[in-house]
Amino acid sequence: MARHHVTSRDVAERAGVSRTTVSFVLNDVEGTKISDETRQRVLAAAKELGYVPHAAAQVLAGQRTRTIGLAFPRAPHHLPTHFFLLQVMDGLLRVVQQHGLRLLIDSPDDGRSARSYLNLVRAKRIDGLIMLDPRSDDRALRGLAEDGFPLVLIGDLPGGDISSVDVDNRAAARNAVEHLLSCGHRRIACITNAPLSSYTATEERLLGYRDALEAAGIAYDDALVRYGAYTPQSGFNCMTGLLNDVRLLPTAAFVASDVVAFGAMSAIQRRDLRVPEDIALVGFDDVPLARFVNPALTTVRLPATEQGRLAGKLLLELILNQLEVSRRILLDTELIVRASSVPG
Amino acid sequence: MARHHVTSRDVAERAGVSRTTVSFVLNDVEGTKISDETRQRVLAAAKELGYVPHAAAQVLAGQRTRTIGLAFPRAPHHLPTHFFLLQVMDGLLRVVQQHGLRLLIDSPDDGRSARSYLNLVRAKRIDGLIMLDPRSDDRALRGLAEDGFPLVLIGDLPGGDISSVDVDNRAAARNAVEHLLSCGHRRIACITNAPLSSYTATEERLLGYRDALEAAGIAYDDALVRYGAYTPQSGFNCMTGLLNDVRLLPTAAFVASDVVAFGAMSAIQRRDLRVPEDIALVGFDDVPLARFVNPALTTVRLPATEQGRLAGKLLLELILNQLEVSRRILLDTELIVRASSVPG
DNA sequence: ATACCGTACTAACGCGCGTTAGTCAAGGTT
DNA sequence: AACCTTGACTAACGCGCGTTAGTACGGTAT
Repeated sequence: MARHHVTSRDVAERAGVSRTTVSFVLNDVEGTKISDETRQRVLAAAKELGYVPHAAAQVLAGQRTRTIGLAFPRAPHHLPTHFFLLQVMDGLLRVVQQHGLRLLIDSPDDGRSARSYLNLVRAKRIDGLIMLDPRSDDRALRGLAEDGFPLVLIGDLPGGDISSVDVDNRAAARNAVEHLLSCGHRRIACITNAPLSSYTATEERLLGYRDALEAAGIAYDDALVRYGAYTPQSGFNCMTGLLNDVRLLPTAAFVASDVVAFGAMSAIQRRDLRVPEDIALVGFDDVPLARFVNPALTTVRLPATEQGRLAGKLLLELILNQLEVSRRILLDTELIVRASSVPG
Repeated sequence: MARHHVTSRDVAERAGVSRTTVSFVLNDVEGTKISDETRQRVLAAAKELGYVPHAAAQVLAGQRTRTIGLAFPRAPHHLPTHFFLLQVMDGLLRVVQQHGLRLLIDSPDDGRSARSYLNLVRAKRIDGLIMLDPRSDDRALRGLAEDGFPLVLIGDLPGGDISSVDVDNRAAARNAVEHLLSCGHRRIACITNAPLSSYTATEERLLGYRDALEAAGIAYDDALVRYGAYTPQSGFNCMTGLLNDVRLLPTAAFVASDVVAFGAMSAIQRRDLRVPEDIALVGFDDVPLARFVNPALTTVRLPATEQGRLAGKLLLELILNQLEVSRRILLDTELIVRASSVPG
């Protein structure tokens, strides 16, 4: 079977009409008069032949690609526990499928060449782009937006004027740390979700931590801050480092990522210390496993799926309505208190 | 900026040559004589204009799309904890990037219309397809393979003759249960990773469980088998069900998915029972968090990343070499014994 | 009988590219 | 002097589609 791709010409011949008519019928073109009988003939012929328009030809002939891109930086070892990506995809895929779109993934190494998404745009492969965790030093991204290319960020890029769906990381982190403070903790460590690179979220969460301390009149201590790197192992290592220095020994830790927090929790328990009695723990993200670990993890719930869904809808508006106004959506977070911060 | 897409004609004019020459130079076409001086002029012109070939036009004129598809069924609530997908993507993205390919995601609802991937193929949008967890009742998939369309499965489709990268689920499960038996357990429950649908892995793992029991001369008890559904919550519920019936009370459980096992573990601990002293637990997958939970989870390590990588390479061979022989790769699994099955 | 109009269709172009089948001049052979 | 080569290019076609600018024709209005 399937030797020769069935083209609209084949359909036309079979229906005894011109290719133009086939196109008019199949695309339901407004303002064209086609007799009902002819229309049925064309429809029947198309069905019988199993006609599927050649995507590339459709695109070339000056239509939309009906494809959107999802770009995310790929830091080493990040992907295998990238819950956030999964949840975003979950929300996004729903929108994409609903509108008959296709999703093209672009995930460059987190190196210099981190702009392969540009090629997608330049080669006209996608109608719009959703960018996860944009780098603040990404100039090309701002250029794209200025050129009016449909672009939605999940995360933030300060200073630009780009549509985005984000949360207030700083306030959320502050709130989480204030919870620990209200439990009476004074020596509170911080383990970040990632190295202080060019991603803003990490920095914002760290700032929120400092905000809370400052408001409580507690001096910021550099030695209590450790830099995780996406993985549980990194959290394990950071926490082990903290535990090794007895002078530091915190009574609580704010970990800016649940996945990293799982590692930290493990490190504590390996030392036969208890969570939360010896060290209380608060995470960030509320990944689906947070309530099932032992003890259940107190954390900041992020509306990840919703971010994906909204980013998709927003992008669609940008693509269709050509509305050049950029819209920034800020979603709410919620502190979910569980057993890792308050003793049962 | 960027008003008019820069075409090869623009490059040709700027370099003072024909479009054909531009194409020859940029594509390094064998067997064409282009003077080095001309070549440099073309290269310079292309660079200066920022020329990027129009993807759709290339596809239409040439043959390759330089895009491959990744399809996976999307069961409700599965995606947010779909570690396996992430790891497969991790491996696959590496290959894809290395070869300058693009990845198109297709994830239909797990309903009847689960064959939207067919449209990708028919519309000539992809050169090849990788299918995660194929449904055994998917006739179209076999049809594709028979037509010689490059197709690689991750998971298995019995009876067909399709290239695949898989593990021996049955043997792995049996091995896991034998480990519990060797620890002296006789009443061993089983919680599956998913409902007994049309996915073979679930069934295989259940068969492995039965194999082990049978070999040990233990009668199979239907009441000890519960059906999870991808999520930790489902594991929690299944285990709660087991614990509620005192007559059943197992001393160990084989859970055919780490994620589900996390939920089961949580259910046990909520009852103030201990793992492994009261109930020993073995999972399946060795997700990156398995060693960081409390207690660390004994589990079957799956080479998920490697499956993704190999599937990519295999697909590439099918696309390039046109080798019509289908290859089935079976990778090894490994039982990783941790604290959830053997008391520290 | 002529002009006019709406209905039902179609010829032909262009999207941007890869590629085949050339052209043309310069030098080499018999 | 007539006939190949060979090197360096180019004209032109076709990929499959959407779409613009028509054509043909039966039926009214003048």
